[in-house]
Amino acid sequence: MLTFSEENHLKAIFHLERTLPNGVSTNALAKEMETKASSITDMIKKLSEKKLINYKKYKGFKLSQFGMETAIAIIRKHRLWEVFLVEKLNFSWDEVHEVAEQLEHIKSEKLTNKLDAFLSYPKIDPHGDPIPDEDGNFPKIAKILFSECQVGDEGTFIGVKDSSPIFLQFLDKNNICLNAKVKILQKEAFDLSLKIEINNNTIMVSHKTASNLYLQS
Amino acid sequence: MLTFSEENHLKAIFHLERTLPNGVSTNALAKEMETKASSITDMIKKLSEKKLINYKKYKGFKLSQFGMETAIAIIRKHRLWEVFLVEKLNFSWDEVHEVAEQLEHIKSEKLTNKLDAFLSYPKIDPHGDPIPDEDGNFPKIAKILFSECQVGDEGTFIGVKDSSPIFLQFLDKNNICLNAKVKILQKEAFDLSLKIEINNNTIMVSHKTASNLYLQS
DNA sequence: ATATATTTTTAGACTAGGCTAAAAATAATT
DNA sequence: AATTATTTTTAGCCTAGTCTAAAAATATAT
Ligand SMILES: [Mn+2]
Ligand SMILES: [Mn+2]
Ligand SMILES: [Mn+2]
Ligand SMILES: [Mn+2]
Repeated sequence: MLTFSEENHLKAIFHLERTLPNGVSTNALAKEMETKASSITDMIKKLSEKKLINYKKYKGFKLSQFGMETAIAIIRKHRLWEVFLVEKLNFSWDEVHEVAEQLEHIKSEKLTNKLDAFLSYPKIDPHGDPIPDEDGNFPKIAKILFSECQVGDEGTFIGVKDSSPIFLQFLDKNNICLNAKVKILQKEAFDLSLKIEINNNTIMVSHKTASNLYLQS
Repeated sequence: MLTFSEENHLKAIFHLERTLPNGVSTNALAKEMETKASSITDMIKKLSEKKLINYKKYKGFKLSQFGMETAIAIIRKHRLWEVFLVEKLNFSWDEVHEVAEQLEHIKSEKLTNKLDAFLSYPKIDPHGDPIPDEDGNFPKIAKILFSECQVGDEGTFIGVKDSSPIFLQFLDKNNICLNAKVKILQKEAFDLSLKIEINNNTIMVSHKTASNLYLQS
């Protein structure tokens, strides 16, 4: 049985591996977990002992198959609970992450799968992230950041990179909502800000904002 | 912010105070928590430090007003989640307690109150126990154990004292279900077993069983 | 190739929450 | 009232998970 801390570390390694496919470093994980490198070394030893990661001293680490399955199961729970909170309890998309951080650690496969059924097997969570099924499978959704788009690109706003309440509330305030139709009209060379058309409104978004919004073309 | 362990101790003290209204002893709580008296002394000091209980060395302890409110809030969450699991996710009444033991520690007042609303403000949980409202109020339901009844007594089976899976499954097997109409037909002097009529069936129940079933007359 | 900088690990400390064994306080019996 | 039994607390040890500071390994730059 894994502790909350072990589960949180696994999840963080999973997310880091997407940008660091050749292995995660102690410092990278320390930064992600907002903790110290020495604490990571200790935890990494525990996870390695439990066969959740492959680790060679000084050489970084990677999730094992077992660790990968475990991490995906936690992410599945996190995202299902987020859907529950939004769809059934009328939470807004900026309120759910914090609560889901707690709910993702509830240990009951039966609960997870019954919740999945109760929600009619949702495929994406309130932030556009894919929800793994019971077997851990989920599609890799093709998407690029607004900030990487070319002028003229069109598509649908289908997800956020940052899902902090402050960013999500900012999007709400600017009527930038999931599944909106988007067209990149102009890119300012000076500050990389974008002029976009979104749901027939024309607005400016900063580079920082653009680099946290995903477009599916 | 309380730890799981602190919350579990508070809950146990709350339940013990039902039968020990003049204060709970270290040993009584150790037995209830299936731990050692020395561990209880340590925990009691922490809870006292946090003003959750009133404690004088060697003299036992009692929940403070604040401790009482905190314990009731946890019990409210436990019972609401049990209702959710049965009503919405089709768990059976013997499966919910273990999962609710985890869910009761989720910290979000908003979640608790939205869940309450989603469930249409249920008054009792799947085992017949009353659910405190947002302000911590709940009715004291008048009920007596079958084992304390007299021959001829009639009423409704409205709750269980023991809610362990093994006991609940035993009740299921014998078609003893909540809200059944009951009449005490006979009491055997030898072993205190009862002959009862329940939903128009006549069955025998042992003293042990009878002392875990509540009747409302 | 050597010196310097960076990263990673180790060593030792601290807190929370358990434990056992012994001491101290209280309760029960003679 | 004194002795014995029980209950409660203390003292000291353990593990998990964090920290700081120092040592060791690796990477970078002369
Ligand atoms: Mn989230
Ligand atoms: Mn999400
Ligand atoms: Mn229960
Ligand atoms: Mn219950």
